[in-house]
Amino acid sequence: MDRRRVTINDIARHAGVSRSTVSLVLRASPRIPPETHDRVQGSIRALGYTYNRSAANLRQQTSQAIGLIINDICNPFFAELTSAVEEAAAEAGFFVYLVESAESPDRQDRVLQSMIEHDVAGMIICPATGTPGRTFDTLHARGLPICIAVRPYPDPRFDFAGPDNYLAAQMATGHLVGRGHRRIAFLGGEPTNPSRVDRLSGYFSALQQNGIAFDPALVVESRPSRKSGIADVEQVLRLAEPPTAALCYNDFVAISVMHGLRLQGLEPGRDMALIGFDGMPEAEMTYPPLSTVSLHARAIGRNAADLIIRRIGEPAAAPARRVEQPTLIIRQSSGA
Amino acid sequence: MDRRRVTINDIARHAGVSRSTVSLVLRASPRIPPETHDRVQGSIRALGYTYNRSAANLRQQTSQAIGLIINDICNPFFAELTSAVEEAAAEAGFFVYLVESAESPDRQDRVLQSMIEHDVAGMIICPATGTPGRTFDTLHARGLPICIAVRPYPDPRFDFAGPDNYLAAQMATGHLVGRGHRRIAFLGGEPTNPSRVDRLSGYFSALQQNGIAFDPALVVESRPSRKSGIADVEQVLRLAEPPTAALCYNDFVAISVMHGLRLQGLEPGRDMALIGFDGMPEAEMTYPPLSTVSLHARAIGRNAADLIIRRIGEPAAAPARRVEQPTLIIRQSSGA
DNA sequence: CTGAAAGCGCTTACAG
DNA sequence: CTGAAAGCGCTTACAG
Repeated sequence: MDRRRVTINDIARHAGVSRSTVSLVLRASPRIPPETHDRVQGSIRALGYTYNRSAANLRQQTSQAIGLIINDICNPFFAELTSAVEEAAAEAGFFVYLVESAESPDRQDRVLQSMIEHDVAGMIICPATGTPGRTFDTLHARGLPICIAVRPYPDPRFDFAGPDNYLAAQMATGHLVGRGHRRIAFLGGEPTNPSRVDRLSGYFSALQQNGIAFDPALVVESRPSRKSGIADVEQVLRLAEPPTAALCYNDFVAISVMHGLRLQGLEPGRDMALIGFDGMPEAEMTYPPLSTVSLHARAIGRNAADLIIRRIGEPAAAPARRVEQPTLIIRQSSGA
Repeated sequence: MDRRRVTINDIARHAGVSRSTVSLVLRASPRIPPETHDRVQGSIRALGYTYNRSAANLRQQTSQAIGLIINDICNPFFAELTSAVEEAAAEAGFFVYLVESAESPDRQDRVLQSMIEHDVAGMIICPATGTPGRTFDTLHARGLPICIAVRPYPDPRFDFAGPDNYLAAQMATGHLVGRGHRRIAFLGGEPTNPSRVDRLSGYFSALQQNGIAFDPALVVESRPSRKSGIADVEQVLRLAEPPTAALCYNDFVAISVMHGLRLQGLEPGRDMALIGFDGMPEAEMTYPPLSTVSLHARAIGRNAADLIIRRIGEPAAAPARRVEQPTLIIRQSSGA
């Protein structure tokens, strides 16, 4: 930075008016006559002035920043969610600080602190797995607008935007049962992950409704990744009576389960019916194309943005929950 | 926000010292004796004070914000890059404003303006396709630290971090030639995209080196997406003498080319050898697994972050270029 | 219609 | 070692 920043003082001097007048011109006040307006605008162009919104924010006690804390931007589900949040925020004149928590509650704490220091107007948080119940208490006490997203979080004080995991799992399980499967595995996900807890409940309930006994050997736990499904299927394939179908914790896992099946000489879709969760776009392009329950990541992102923007404008509004209904997408992997 | 923010004034009053002293305590000045320090820290805890970094930034004329402008966060290449930028920034005490330009130079202009208003310390820009040459001139004149990333941008005034597209395409083409192919298509990408221009040059040069005549009918242009490859292959399959192999503009395109081949009753890998660019993680899990040239998105992101952080600290340093060397990853899709 | 003054929350010479 | 004062770039009553 060679020369110092051009400020309204410079504009005022150049245009021969006071700082107040420049400020009023910037804010397009009707109290300013056209000639003054044009003269000041001319000086602004002549000097190459750029508004310093941070200074204005300090004075006005406002902020246009929305913090977004997600676990993993490289998961296409979160990428889509982020994109939708960013879009909705931009439309409303906000912009987003993006940070990854990498599922670490510690990192999440540090990030939270940093966001407050940087004076965000509010934040959207996808809680890291293992987030203690009181983590957001001081934020709430301070009146900071917060919207919990994606991960179910049993605290009615906060706005929430997420999918209906329970229903999603019921739909997926029901679909597989409808295709004649009785031994249906549930592959992947960490036991403490609340999304998984809900999906597992939906799975149980659908089994029960259909009079199918639950077999714990068919439920495999693992940290979900782009490869974890390989070991997940392998485990269940070793059973005396292996499953003929599987719900996978998410599409990520499902895609690697396909890979794992092939490593065992089996053909996904034919030798084992597969369905994932999330509805990420790449699921359409796998071979065979992957059945999935779309959770509508973009819609959830937009809901979260809408909720936080509303709360920033109306801090005392009653907390709202926006639960997005899932959609079953049947493709070849479940034998369509 | 019920009560107003707790400030250093409140701390000063509570601890019975002046604002200056509180400030010195916050910045851990050695001039403050332990007793005073502890007393002030006690008040900070008692009142639940949070540092207002925006105010400090205004006073100190600094900023910890790095703007990152990318085209599409839902492209896993950019997701990985973003993740790496965010990580490197956090390590150095910066945080990132993320914005998508969606390949629109207009939107990019608006975003640029907004980032300056919000007083970013510097920015990393993946220029939207079609960005006019003078877009960054005023930013540069103003001395704003800028790092151009990913897309080659022929302006030696700026720091640059990106892949070696030319070499990547040479490697990919050479590999296919080595496997006996003579009719090799180049599928997808927009003609004005500078990354594609470089990849095409590498492809030409490798053909030439191997004494293979260039056939323009084998080069297909299209806006790359998760589905665009379907139409791309279809077009080239209609030729009297169709290709036996294809370079795909990126992995996205390659995956949909696989899909397109199957729609024509052909088997990817066997009936047409395929290789992509980017090296995105999902390429390993396709069927057949996709050969690709890894451009090392994470490394590029980290390079970009390092460069911008260096420039923020040292505005007058000579512009640097960090060109990451690509890696050929051979899998079944090219007949390994 | 326009200007002088105070203040947002902080830091930083400068006194004492 | 600690306090009073000025100032970062802006906005906003309040005069005139």
